[in-house]
Amino acid sequence: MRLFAMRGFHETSMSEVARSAGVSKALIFWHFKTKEELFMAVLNRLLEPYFIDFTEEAGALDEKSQLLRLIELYLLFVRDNASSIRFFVAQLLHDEKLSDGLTNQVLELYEGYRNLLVDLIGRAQEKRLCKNDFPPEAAASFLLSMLNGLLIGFLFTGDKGVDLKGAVAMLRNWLFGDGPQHGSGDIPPSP
Amino acid sequence: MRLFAMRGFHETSMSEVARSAGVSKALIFWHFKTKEELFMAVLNRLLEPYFIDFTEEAGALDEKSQLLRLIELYLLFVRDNASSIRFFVAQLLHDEKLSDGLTNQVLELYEGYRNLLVDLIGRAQEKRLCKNDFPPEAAASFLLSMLNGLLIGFLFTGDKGVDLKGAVAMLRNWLFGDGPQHGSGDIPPSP
DNA sequence: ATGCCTGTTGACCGCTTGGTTAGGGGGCCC
DNA sequence: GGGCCCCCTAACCAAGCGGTCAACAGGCAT
Repeated sequence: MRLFAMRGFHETSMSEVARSAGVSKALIFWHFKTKEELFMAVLNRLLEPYFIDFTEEAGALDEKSQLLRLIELYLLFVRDNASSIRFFVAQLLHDEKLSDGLTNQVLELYEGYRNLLVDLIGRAQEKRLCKNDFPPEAAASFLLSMLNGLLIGFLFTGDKGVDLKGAVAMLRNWLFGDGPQHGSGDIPPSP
Repeated sequence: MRLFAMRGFHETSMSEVARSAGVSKALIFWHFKTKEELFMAVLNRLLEPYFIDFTEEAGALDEKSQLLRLIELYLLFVRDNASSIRFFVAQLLHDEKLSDGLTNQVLELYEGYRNLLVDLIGRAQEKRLCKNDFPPEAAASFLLSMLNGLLIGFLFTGDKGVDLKGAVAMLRNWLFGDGPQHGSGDIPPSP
């Protein structure tokens, strides 16, 4: 996992993997038929932390708080998993063929998150918790594009180059018409 | 250029390049000392169309129109150069070492575009052409993040998966408070 | 004609690659 | 204790890699 994630598929040789794992190359080929098969296994293991369920902790919050929490979760996850995300994005963009299984899983994650947003925004609009002048699907897509844009910022310039608090504030303003926020709402520092 | 852009640095062999170019491998090594040197040359050539100057055509437009035009140019460029952008993004994310020269050029482009935005938004705010409740730097970053998010959408789902008109409409609403637009303003189809 | 410089080539080199193979050690069942 | 199956290894393989080299063709100045 370490080698593949650091250097990618083609730049990582099986001899390196074997040496780094302290076993013989032949052993790896006993457990995995081909290099590709090992790589797929690595992809799946690396993808595991991406499957978290939001519903358990959404509990008693109102829609506005849930939306804000969802945004916060996204950004926290991006910040704390930047290197793995970087690897996955590069992999998806570069090696279409080698990662078609991955593509589906990522798309699934993406759609799940998007549906959560559409649903929440729709319910929030019904309760007049947020501005009502756009269809929930469009608003969710817009919000998600914004989050992806911040992700790109993270990947290219690191957490210093992105004004998280500013961006979140502007998102709040756009979604709820909130003015400058007071207290809480901050993104906690890395663990 | 074709091979490197399609398959990347490590997956493209010099023998392939030679065969595909109809010359001998030795000739390539006479013109370029190493594979890396050839690759750098390719990167620079591929990057050329990215340097366009906006000032010449900005001419007589007011700030609001210039902003909209700048957004349109960005999105048109992304749509029409998706495959090359895909290559560059993958390259930058994946091969930090091999593309440090590239990183600087891209950062330069990015900063240039960003400064244009900051400047235009600032001037538009002075003239009360757009909503005034955020500092120009923050607004420009927000806008740029949004555009990068749309870029990601393009790269992953193609132009079908992105609601360009919807996104532009929401950007207009956010920047200028515009309601639904009428006529023009559309993104023209690919050439 | 001679010599030189720029391009161009096929053959070649050492090395690494993904993958194979023959075989060995040890636990476990009969 | 004998066979069997699961792990595991050193040695090996053909193929392909980035890169080199000696040779050579042709234009051009002397």
